Order: sequence, then C-alpha cells, then structure tokens
Amino acid sequence: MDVKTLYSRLLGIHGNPGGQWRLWCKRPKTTGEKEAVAIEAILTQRVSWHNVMLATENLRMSGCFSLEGVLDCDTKRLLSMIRPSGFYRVKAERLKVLSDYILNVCGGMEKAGEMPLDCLRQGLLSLKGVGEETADDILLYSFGMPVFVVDQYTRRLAESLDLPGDLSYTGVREFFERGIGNRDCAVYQDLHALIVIDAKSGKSILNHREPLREEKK
DNA sequence: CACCAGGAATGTA
DNA sequence: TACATTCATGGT
Repeated sequence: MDVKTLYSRLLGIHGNPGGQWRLWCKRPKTTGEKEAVAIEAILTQRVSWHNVMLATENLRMSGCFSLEGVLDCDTKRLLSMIRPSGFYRVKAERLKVLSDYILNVCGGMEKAGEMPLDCLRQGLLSLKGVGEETADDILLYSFGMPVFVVDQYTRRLAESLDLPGDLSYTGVREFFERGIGNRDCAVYQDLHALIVIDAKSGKSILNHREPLREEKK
C-alpha cells in the first residue's frame, strides 16, 4: 500500500485529527503556543501524554510555560514542576538547553522560524537531549516546517509496508515524504497524528484487514 | 506487583 | 554498526 492510500484510509476510519490529537494539531499561531509545543516535545520523550499534562499544568500555574519562563526558573523549582513527566533531571537540563538555544542563539522564536529548515534542524540536533524525532517534532508542530516525524508507531507501520530503502530514521522519513508528494506541513501533521491515533485505538489498521503486505513470520 | 509510555545519550564489543 | 543500560513518574 502506498502512503496516499494509507492516509485516505486512516482519514476514513478516524476522521480529521485536527484538534483532537494532543493539542498539537491545533496548529499553534501565537509565539506562546509555539513555545509551549517546543517544551512539550521535550517532556513527552518516552512518557505518556497524561504525565506531560501534569507537568505542563504545573508550569502554566507558575507562569513558566514559556522558553523565557523555563530559562529564568530556578532549577530546583523547575525540577519539582516537571517531576510528573519522568526523567525529570535530564529533561530539566534539556529544557534549559533548548530554551537557551532558541532565545539566545537564534534570537527568539520569530528569528528561528525564519531560518532555513536544514539549518535550524542541524542546530536543534546539536543540542544534548534533542534527537531526530524531537527535532522534527519541534520543526513540524512548533514551527510548521515540512518534515515528517518518525516515531515508534510510524516505524512499526513502515515495516508492514513495502519500503524500498532501509528502516533508518531518514529512510522511513523520506519514504513517507516522497509518498505524500507535495511538502504540505498540514498533511504531515495530520498523517502522523492519524498513525498515532490508529495505533492507540486498539484495532490498528495493521491488525484487521488483510496484512497490507503478505509476510512470513 | 509487573508492565508500559510517541526518546536520547552513553558505554561496550 | 548493533545492542544494552540509564534516566523516573503515573496509570492499569
């Protein structure tokens, strides 16, 4: 099955994900909303969205749910606020590093958003605590740049499709980007959201239906 | 009580 | 390059 067919089928099953999946598909407009998404990209690493919400709610209540808020916040206090998100010691450091990069190196969200995609991506990847998925999360959902995010669900799905290249991060990413055709960030956002929604729905498209691609065990 | 959740860095062979 | 380990909380 090709990517476009997959997208159509998921749309038919789950409907338009805009607004229902996390808060990200609300397509953040204000700088504050974009910064919040960037922060969530770090906090959500290897943890449930519920735990992320507990942490972000603490940040919001304290007026620290922004890059400047994180940067100015006392580390001990930051630690206690994001504790529910797990791995809180490393994540606190990661938030500080990311905030410092965007605010002090890029010159803020506005300036960062004007940087060429590849340039900003390399910058994010150079930060400790920001890997390929987190970098692409931020690029796609915070800055609205056209990069397809490859997470565990996406990779698992890719294994069931006829993927010509390898299953490396960029291999899978380019497979989906090429399959979609035009570099439309809204489509990238929705398809990735649909893949996650489908995987968590219990009756994944992988299970029911004929196995997309007949496979040996 | 065991297991899992949308990762990333580090260490080992 | 290919695993194994560490980081940690809250829900089921």
